[in-house]
Amino acid sequence: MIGDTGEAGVRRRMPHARRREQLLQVALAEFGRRGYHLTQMEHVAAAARVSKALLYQHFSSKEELFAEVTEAIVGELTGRLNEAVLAAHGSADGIRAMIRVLFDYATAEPDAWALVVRHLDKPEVGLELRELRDRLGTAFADLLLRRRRADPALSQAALEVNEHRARLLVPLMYGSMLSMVSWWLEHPDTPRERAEQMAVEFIWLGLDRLRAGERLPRE
Amino acid sequence: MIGDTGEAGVRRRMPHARRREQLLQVALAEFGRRGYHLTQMEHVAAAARVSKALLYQHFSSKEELFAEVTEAIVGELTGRLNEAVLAAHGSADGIRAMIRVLFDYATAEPDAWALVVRHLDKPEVGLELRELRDRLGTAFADLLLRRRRADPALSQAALEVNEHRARLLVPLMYGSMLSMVSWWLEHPDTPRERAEQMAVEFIWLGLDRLRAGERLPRE
DNA sequence: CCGAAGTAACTGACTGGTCAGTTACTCTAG
DNA sequence: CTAGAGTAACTGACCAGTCAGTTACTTCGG
Repeated sequence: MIGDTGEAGVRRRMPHARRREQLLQVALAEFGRRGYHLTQMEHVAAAARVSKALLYQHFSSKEELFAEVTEAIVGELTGRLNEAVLAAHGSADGIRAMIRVLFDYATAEPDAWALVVRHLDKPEVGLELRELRDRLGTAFADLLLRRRRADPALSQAALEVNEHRARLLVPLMYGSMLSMVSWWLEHPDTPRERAEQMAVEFIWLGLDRLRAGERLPRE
Repeated sequence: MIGDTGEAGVRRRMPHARRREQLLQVALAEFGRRGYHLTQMEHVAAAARVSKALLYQHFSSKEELFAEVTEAIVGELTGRLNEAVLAAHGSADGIRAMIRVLFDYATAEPDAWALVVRHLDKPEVGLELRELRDRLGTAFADLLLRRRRADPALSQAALEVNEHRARLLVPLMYGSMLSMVSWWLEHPDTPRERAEQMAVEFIWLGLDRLRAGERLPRE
């Protein structure tokens, strides 16, 4: 009870760095819930139990605040994905690992996830969140190609054809994963295990068969 | 100089209905390019070479205008998709048809397409564009299940298991299709034929193998 | 055919509210 | 007692929505 805590034991005065962290956290939640345009600096300040002016002592503009928030998310998520892919043994393994990372993240950080899917395709907010999409795309492509690049039996030309095909596969994998996670969040009655498994199988099978050169049969 | 044409022979005064159509068209373009929040009524009016006040004689609010625009898009697109699916013979055929519709639409109506992908996951604008996603989902599920529903050899129980699996497949198909179209729009050097074909094969193969009960092999 | 009366399309200039960003100040921990 | 954490109150720009009036077109009595 002694010291700088207000009622309910909430710390009122904080050192600069700690306050900054708290503000970022609160801003993430607000942006995630309402989206960029409907979130006012006032909202962020109020949610942090702080005045708007103080917020401006930490971040020079709304855009900067948003950029900082998204940067943290992008860094975190791509980091986890890369890690997962690197630890994986085969490509089925890699796919499962990536999907698991996405489900984990969406579950643990729903606001961050909402922010990501909401703003992924909007050029409007200065700092590009589309970057995330591209970085994810790169991670996917790497995963697809790692084994083949290491294969000495493949000629340079064959490898290039493969790269091109792989690049076309990226948006397909990418889109279906994100879409599945979003769908599952809105259908919590479906066991996560099933949703995850379905995604892994769908993507892996489509992928593997294509890699094997299988083609569409005429019906 | 005489009559109701301005310079360059552009008709200035129009009958109510025609003006309304023009305004909707212009609004679609503006919303598609800038997104809802960054589009001002002023912009729409200016693009139509008309005063803001006139715009308000046709649409009572910004939200209403937006709702009317999206409704038209949703109607058009779902109509085309249903038509395509109904005309298809098998499910591979149906998938190809749907993908073709999406590519056609995105090519022919880039602004409408931009509007759709941009606002698909935003609860913020009163009238739900998410409805489109759901309607599309329904169309997909129907496509997947049509044949099986008609199969008298399947028991009711087996059918229900299938329905459940099919519902899980919808977001996967849906997400990969939309994602592929968006990707292709940003990579115009890739021949549309290739992008389309890749999507068809990826989706159909994943689908077909799952239907056949194939499982993930251990690597 | 003509012109005045009527009407629908249209506009410029305004208002009220909102919100990013600022200023000038107070308070307290160390 | 002071630096820096904090705030209340303010400003200026912007923008959805309105209103009082103007202009182009139609109609109809003569």
